Amino acid sequence: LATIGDVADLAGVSNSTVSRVLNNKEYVKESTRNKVYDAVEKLGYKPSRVARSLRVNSSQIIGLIISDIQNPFFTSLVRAVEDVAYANNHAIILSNTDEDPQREQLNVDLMISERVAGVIMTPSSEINCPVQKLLKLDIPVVCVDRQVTDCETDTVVSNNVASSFELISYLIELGHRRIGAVLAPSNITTGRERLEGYKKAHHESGIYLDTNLIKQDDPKRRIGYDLANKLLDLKDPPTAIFAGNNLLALGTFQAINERGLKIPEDISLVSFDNREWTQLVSPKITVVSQPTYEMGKKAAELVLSRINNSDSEITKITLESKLLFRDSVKPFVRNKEVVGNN
Amino acid sequence: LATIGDVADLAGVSNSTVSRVLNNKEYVKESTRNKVYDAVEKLGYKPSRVARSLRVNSSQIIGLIISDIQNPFFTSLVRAVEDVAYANNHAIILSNTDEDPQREQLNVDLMISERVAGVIMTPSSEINCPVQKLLKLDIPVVCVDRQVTDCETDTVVSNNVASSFELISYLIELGHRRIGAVLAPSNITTGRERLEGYKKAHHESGIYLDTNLIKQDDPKRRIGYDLANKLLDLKDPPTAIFAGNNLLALGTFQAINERGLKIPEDISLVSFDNREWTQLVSPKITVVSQPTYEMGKKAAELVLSRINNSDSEITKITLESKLLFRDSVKPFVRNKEVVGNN
DNA sequence: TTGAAAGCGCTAACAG
DNA sequence: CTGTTAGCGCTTTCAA
Repeated sequence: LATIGDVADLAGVSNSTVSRVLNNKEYVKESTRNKVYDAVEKLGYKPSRVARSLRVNSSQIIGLIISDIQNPFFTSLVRAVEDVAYANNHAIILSNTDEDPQREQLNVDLMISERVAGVIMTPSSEINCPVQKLLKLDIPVVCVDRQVTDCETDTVVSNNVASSFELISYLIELGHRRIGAVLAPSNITTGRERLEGYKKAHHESGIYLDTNLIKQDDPKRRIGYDLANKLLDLKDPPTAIFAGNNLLALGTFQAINERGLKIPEDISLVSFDNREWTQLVSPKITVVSQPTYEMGKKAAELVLSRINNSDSEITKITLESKLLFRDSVKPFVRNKEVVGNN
Repeated sequence: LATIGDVADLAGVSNSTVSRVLNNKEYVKESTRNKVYDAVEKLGYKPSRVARSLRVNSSQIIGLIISDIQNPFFTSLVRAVEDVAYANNHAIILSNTDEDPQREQLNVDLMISERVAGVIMTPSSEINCPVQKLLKLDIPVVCVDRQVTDCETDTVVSNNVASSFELISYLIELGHRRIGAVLAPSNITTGRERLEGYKKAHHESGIYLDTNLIKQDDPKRRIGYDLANKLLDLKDPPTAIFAGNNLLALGTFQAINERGLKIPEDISLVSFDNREWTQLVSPKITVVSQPTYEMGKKAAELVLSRINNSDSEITKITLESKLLFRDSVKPFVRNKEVVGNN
């Protein structure tokens, strides 16, 4: 594996000159420049990024810490980060936490050890998260999808409260009064905020909020299945269920189907995340479509700009989601009479 | 950010001693060891992997080059690689090629520049792929899902020919005689091998093989849609379609649905890859389920073992897939009479 | 059992 | 416009 010295020797110049032409620094005579390029070509020289990183005390790697790459929500986010990272000559180190704070901690330590230029992460909790540690070491961090409340950092989220509010208000307008909620826990931004929208919609419509209808736990498929079953087992079960993310929706969908309940005749279903399957099943599911690729893109741009200018102002970006009205909701009929105006 | 020297100073020992205890090398007095640990703790010292990498001339990073993380097939493969990498104290750099040889080349160069310890990749072509370059530089490579034919390297694949053969034979047994194929091109292992199984099934059943029924192009959803439409536009259209991977299946499924054709009454559908949606739609799709997680796991184990022992024998692992018989296939009725014995 | 010193490949003053 | 030199943080002989 050729080194910069090999190139220098072959080109008959010094290491610094090679370095200069390869980094487009200062003035180098045209002919010298060409000699260097020739040598680089001839040797198939690839600069060692690790040597460079050591010298300049920062790599060209962005750390990306997410909950689980197998969660489709993160998939396009990851792709977006990778796209802009590569366009800017950076690589990404990917790691999963499975919502486990300890694993998150280890991953953060890993990123520090690798001296990454910056980190993009979906914190597993709003407080006590290792974001602070990174910040203290002057490693730029941007939180995506979720925020942390106990320190200031760049953040990219979607407007969870508003979308959730809109979605639930829509159900209420259609006459639903008992709306079950299957959500992530409130120590995760998305769980807390989507619950907030849910509550707000009830409040503004003057509707009694039965807390038995609110179920929260880890946003995983199996959990969604269990929580939905609890809802369905209620003496006075909900006429509609709101699933807080795509995994929870999957579990909920399964629970409903296994009981032979028909959507939307027997029960309505709405959820967050416009995943493939939601438009492939019948009926198609009404969902909040989050701009996941866009979120990843913004996050990557943010972290890159902070890498280049560490003292710019803290930026919080909130992206708009879209409601996709499909076929999994039907007005709730009470006393053989349609209630609502939609 | 503390360095090894800071730790040494605080512990009152030399750099080398710190290095020794942190790497569990040779004998270090118990008391010294503890002093070092204390200092590490107190300073929150995280060894610089980049300095270490430079010194030992190899990082603890595994490069993972795939076609597209948004293709669900790769998602669990990536997760598996990450799981075993992390369990072995390695990180992964992820990059996508979109089946673009040029982007693949750039990604390989990147991995070289990062001096990764090894690379796991799904080559975009069976020949002329940059695997050789890596091998020449003594960087271990394992090919996964697809192989390269012009150089020797560790490989993990599933038994594509056999699975495809089995699947098509099943259709033939049920009376299907005109089976459309929507596949990846033959310069990709999976395209070539699945076509081979398709042909073999026809051959062994003595069935005429109409090449108009075979469509091959990039394994992308949009392409699957287009190819399926071409099949459906035929004067004598197929009674069943075989989609070569999950993306092609999605496009095919869409094309069929858009024409108002019913599966399996009007046309049968089978595909590779047991994706979520294939069991959520109705009818559920009959598929070949590949052990994707297992493939990633094996690949990661292979690359790690080669990193540790570069002169072990070349290993080719073929994993078994499973046929999942579901509801998207129905015997083909000819002249109002059921043909076949199933 | 420990320390001193060299050096991995690169960049960045500084000098010329 | 180009070369010399020092040093980033670590590991590894070699000596003690």
